[in-house]
Amino acid sequence: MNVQFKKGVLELCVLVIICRRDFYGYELVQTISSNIDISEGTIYPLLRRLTKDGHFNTYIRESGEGPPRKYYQITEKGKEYKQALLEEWNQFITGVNNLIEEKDIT
Amino acid sequence: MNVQFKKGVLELCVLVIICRRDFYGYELVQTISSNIDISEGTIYPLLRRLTKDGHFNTYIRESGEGPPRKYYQITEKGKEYKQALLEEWNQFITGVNNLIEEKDIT
DNA sequence: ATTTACTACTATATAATACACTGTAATGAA
DNA sequence: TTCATTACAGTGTATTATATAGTAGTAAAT
Repeated sequence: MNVQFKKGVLELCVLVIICRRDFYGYELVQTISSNIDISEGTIYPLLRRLTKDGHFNTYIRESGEGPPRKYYQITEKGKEYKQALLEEWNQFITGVNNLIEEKDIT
Repeated sequence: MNVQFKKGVLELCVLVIICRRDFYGYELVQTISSNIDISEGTIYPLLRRLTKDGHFNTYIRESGEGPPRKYYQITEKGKEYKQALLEEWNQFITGVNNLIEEKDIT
């Protein structure tokens, strides 16, 4: 898959998903990679950055089947950011589609 | 607009547009920037790279209202590349939409 | 005891776009 | 005639998100 397509969108995906409920990192990786080709080394730094910027809070829970899990919970700031990003994304996709989908007589 | 969204897609847009007919650089910038926020300094290097990789041929024409124009014409290789990129893009968008559009109870 | 699955994390490299330029040609206004 | 403006082509450096390729540690199964 084209590496460049993913730039920026992954952040939006992470925000949207964690906005629905709390996720721990590994779980998030599984969820996203079932739709998009990504690896853990891509998600963890992203979570770290978003947490550092106040978009997530975190807490630890025992798992019973492995090491303790670190859950990410979206903050108000995170929700606002998600909403803004989502709107930008929709506008962007609209623009791209306008360019790409004008009758291509190939 | 989020800078990162554009990564990689601009290349696809340029290929798709020039596949329809020959464009000169400045004209292409006008066309794309009416839908997406970009500047000349972004498009010219892209055209240069795609030409260097054999996806475009170029030729010069006088314009009558400014300096001569450099037209870009897509090659067979460019058409194939465009088609492959387009399919990847559609798959990618499908994956993103699956992640993003699952009922968001906000 | 060893392997396997689960979980968290990080350093370095890659690569596309942004920004801020340089420079030329034609045109119209002063 | 000179100057400003628009049309047009091009480039160097900085930024930044993701890929790659790891490290490391826990719990359960064999």
